[in-house]
Amino acid sequence: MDYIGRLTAHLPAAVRLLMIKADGSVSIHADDRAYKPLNWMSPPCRIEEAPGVWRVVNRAGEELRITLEEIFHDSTHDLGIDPGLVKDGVEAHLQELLAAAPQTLGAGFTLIRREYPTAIGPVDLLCRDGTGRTVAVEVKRRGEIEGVEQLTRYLELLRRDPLLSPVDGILAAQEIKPQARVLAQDRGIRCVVLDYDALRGVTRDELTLF
Amino acid sequence: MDYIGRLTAHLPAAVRLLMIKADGSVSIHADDRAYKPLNWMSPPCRIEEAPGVWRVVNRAGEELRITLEEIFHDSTHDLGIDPGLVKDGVEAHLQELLAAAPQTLGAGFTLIRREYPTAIGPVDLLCRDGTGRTVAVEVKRRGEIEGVEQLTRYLELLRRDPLLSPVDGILAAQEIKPQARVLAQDRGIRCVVLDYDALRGVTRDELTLF
DNA sequence: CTATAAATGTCGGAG
DNA sequence: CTCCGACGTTTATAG
Repeated sequence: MDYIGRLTAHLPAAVRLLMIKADGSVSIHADDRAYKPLNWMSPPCRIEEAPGVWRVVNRAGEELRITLEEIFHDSTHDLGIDPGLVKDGVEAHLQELLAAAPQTLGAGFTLIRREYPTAIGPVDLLCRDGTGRTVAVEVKRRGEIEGVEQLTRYLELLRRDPLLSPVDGILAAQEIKPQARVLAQDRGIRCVVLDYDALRGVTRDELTLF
Repeated sequence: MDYIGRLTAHLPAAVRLLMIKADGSVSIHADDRAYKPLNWMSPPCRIEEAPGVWRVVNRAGEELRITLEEIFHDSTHDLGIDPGLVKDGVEAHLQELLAAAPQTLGAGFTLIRREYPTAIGPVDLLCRDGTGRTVAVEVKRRGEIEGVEQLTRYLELLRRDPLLSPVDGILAAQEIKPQARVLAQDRGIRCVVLDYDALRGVTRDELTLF
């Protein structure tokens, strides 16, 4: 196998699994590396078949060349359209739930807006606390150093706006890593640990009230 | 299929491809999404097989539960140990090329050293510009905000060294994202877009001269 | 289509 | 083992 594209890669001959999907993608698997193939071509792409040689190319001109020495097994199956995956507990859900129940962050908290825009990207939640101070909230599934850095950048920008300044910061996550907590404390950023199930319950109760 | 772990996910019944590798990993593929499975469990993990139900668990307590309704095809093959992949042309290459042709960054630029060590890690390139000022260069294939942050940390440290200070910063990448450019400008960091092929050409010419 | 941030990211290397 | 950065990141989403 040879790949010539964003990098060049070569794979010596060996017994491997080739998977060709209905979306046109091709992947070449060894018996390890979990689900990641040794090499692949993502759709949209096109397979040119010649005897013993496959050439897989995409629009960007990247190319996968596969030489078939021996076929031990070949099997084709119609899988149909997949009903799809339902995920729960990702960051977007947390943000929604928190936007619906900002008082989780502190007494008297109200939402100014979700995805408050700045020059370097949107702040997850912009709130006002019980005393009227502006609070920028970064929501994460897992609070790590990168989340603190992100919030720090937003705060720096937001604080330049005299209509918002002063601005406090909150990192809200289901789990906050010790290092992130230390860095946050050092920068005067408050950490709030979220309980997803409780939050979902609170929000449901809120909605049920009306 | 049900996954309970870092998130929860549910997959209704459908025809799918299950791949079980020698490393113990399990992946469940639909007929699209290139090489990424709908769900998976990475090694190390353990499969508990009961009639029609597989339970795949890992050490962290994450769990994949698979219900088998009907088996259309089942096939096992010994792939042996893979000779492995040879890659060429990734980011390390860019750094090499730039180290060989520092004038790409500006007239009169010379290299002090590659991988210049600091307390928080090595700076990709440390140079001197035409006027003798020190310049720290962060090399990336794609220049994003994280690259600007990384360089900012290095600059802060380097500027404390009276032998080096003052120190300028350059983010050099084949492609620089708009947001990264905004943040870099805000911090007085210069952005340089690299042309890989041209750089390779320049370096080849340089080498040919001697 | 581009730009951007999330991801069960994965993967490899250094400490 | 954890931390950290690269990845042909891939993927989904908003503009």
